[in-house]
Amino acid sequence: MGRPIRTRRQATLASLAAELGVSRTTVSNAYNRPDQLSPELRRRVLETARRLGYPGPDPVARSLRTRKAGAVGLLLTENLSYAFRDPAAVGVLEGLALACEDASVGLHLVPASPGSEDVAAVHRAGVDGFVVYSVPDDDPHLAAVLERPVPTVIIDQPSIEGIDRVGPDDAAAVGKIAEHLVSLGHRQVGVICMRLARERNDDFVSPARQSGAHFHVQRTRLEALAVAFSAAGVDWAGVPVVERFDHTVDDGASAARQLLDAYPQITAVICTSDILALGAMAEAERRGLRVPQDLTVTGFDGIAEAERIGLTTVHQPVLEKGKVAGRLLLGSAERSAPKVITLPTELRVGRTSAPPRTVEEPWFGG
Amino acid sequence: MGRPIRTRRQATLASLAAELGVSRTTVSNAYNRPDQLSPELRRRVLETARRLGYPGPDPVARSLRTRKAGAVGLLLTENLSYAFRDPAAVGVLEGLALACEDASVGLHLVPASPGSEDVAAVHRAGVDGFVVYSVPDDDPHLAAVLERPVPTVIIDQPSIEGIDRVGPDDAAAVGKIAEHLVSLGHRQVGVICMRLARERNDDFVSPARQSGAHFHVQRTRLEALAVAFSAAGVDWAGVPVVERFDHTVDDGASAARQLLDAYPQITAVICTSDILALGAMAEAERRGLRVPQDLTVTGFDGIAEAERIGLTTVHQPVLEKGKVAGRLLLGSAERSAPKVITLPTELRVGRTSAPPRTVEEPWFGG
DNA sequence: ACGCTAATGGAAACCGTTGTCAGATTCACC
DNA sequence: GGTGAATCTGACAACGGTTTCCATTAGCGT
Repeated sequence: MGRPIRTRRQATLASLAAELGVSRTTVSNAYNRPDQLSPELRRRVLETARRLGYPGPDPVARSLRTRKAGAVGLLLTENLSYAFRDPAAVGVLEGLALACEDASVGLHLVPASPGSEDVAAVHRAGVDGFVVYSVPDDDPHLAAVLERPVPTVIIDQPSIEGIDRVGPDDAAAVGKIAEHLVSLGHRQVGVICMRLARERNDDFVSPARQSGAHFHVQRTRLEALAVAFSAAGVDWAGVPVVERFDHTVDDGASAARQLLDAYPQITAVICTSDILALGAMAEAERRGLRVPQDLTVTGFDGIAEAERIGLTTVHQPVLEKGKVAGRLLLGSAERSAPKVITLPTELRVGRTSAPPRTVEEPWFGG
Repeated sequence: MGRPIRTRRQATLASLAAELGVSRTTVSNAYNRPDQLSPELRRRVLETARRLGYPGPDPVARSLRTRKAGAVGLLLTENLSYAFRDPAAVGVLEGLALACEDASVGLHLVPASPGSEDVAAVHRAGVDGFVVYSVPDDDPHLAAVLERPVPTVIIDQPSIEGIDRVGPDDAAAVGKIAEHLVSLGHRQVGVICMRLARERNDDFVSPARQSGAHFHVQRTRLEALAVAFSAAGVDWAGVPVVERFDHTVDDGASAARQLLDAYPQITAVICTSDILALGAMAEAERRGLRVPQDLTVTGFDGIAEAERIGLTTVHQPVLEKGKVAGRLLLGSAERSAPKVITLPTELRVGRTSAPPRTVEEPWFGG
């Protein structure tokens, strides 16, 4: 349709060589191995290139031959834009970007919508390796990545035998939260967690769904809570857990509403992320509940906004997580044994946790 | 060094064809044109592929042949990680990511450090087009991008003849701010702006540097301010402008300090971004200046945090900016004439602007 | 002059696919 | 059994480079 914009065939290394009356090798060397030809000839090649509008060796052809794409792929099964919404995700991305920058390597964001089974994008990505960030263990995109003959590093989840992984010690981290709450005297608690499977369930979570969760991190956190509270004499089966598919402040709020509507006696809401916790705080305010006097709220991640408002949470070094993952991937050439790196976490007690409003049975151990 | 991890040669389309006793074409068709061969044969091909661990056609080789990389490059001359620090930049990125997602195309972040002259990364990027976000007009990476024979869209700056561009009408937008301040009665103003050139200058800006700024957007904004205030009878040459190379809240604060230390009589600080304005607010508080009673502060961009604290600013649709740029690039096949898209802006008067503390000459026009 | 070494440029194979086009096979049907 | 249509298949030429291995030439000491 219409007249073609570029009528002239694009210049190529071969055409340039022909124009100059030298071999392709020589032109190639002019770009890649300046020491292999005389400065004079090199100058002439480069100048002719400029004159002909030759932009240098085609990156794709070069990649094919050298078997180096100069990029790492990032797979996160979420709308790509989500990665920019969640501060924790942004931190990971930033860290990863830093690592890539250091290595002069591009970062290729793979478009993979959560619902879609279309893994073509994974196959199409010309990359030297993949970083997979927080996907369910049954994700088809992940399967496609693992088929590719390139190194892979997984951040957070899932945990797969033989594949490098970097993430916090979720069980220990959540344990700190649980311990904190137990020692404050909380026995009537509720939980708000992120999605547990690829199918949406914005509702209470059955025990089966809990233990069969496809998101390793969420499952681990719930299990750790179960262990800790059971140890404190709480019947975990009686603890309500509300799930939200989308990870937004609003969803945190609606989850808190659902939770508190059904279980008004709850004294502490444990959220598996700060974002959800911020929502829970908002809902508490809406109900006229004072935090922490009437209700304790805890989060997870330690994002900036949480810190600002003094949320009790577990901080994990998200930037570091991305950076370490990138380094691990880019330096994976000389390793052979798969590596699992566990990052430190830190309980940050803020202004959103306190003893329950009605201390039924003080636990001063004597 | 050490024994090779994969001793077996990777399976290829050819080896798969050999194994099956069919031609390469047939195998290729099995992947790309299912209608070209019998379902039975196709099944057999795919199954053998699985058995041999063939991950499907090599993306790089395919790209070379089809001349489609399935990715768009993003160039921003900043530490890549910067893009994740500035909410306005994140918005643009998110919009761009959305557009890419819609088109099932990857987003390739090109590593280009601001100081570096090394444009190899641009040459190495296997992409079908570039989006360039806010770089100086003399950036070598930009020059490298323009040499590449692929479509390019520039966001914000610079403005280059013949290249698609999307951005706000900076002059008009800044005009609204200026008009607002003038009508409030401000005549003694100071300006804090972002970097004007690739060389660092964390100091006051000379008129020459102002008019010779290599960042089109900043230059336009300063010029618009000059025009507006001159029209109001203010001698622009006497208006102090402080520049900061890095775009952080802290730099905004230090700039405000420098400005107010030297010109304590100033009644309004005009910042060319919200981030800088947030810093100015912090500095005002540190000095015990009440905003807006003692000092008016304005920003630019309309980021969420600014909105939250009621900053007077000009809002521009950053997400839209990225999305439009992406669509423009991905749909650029059928166009021929270069396009320039101007996005709407909106003055948002908040709680940080008010008449000057000492109204020297009320301007009630009568 | 002569042989040796180092510098320089070239020929050809290869990287893994896709696309075109012509030939082969199958099939239904007269 | 012949015929044309429909369906598959295979040979071959790109795609645009890089790299290994040689051939040639030039420089140099004696």
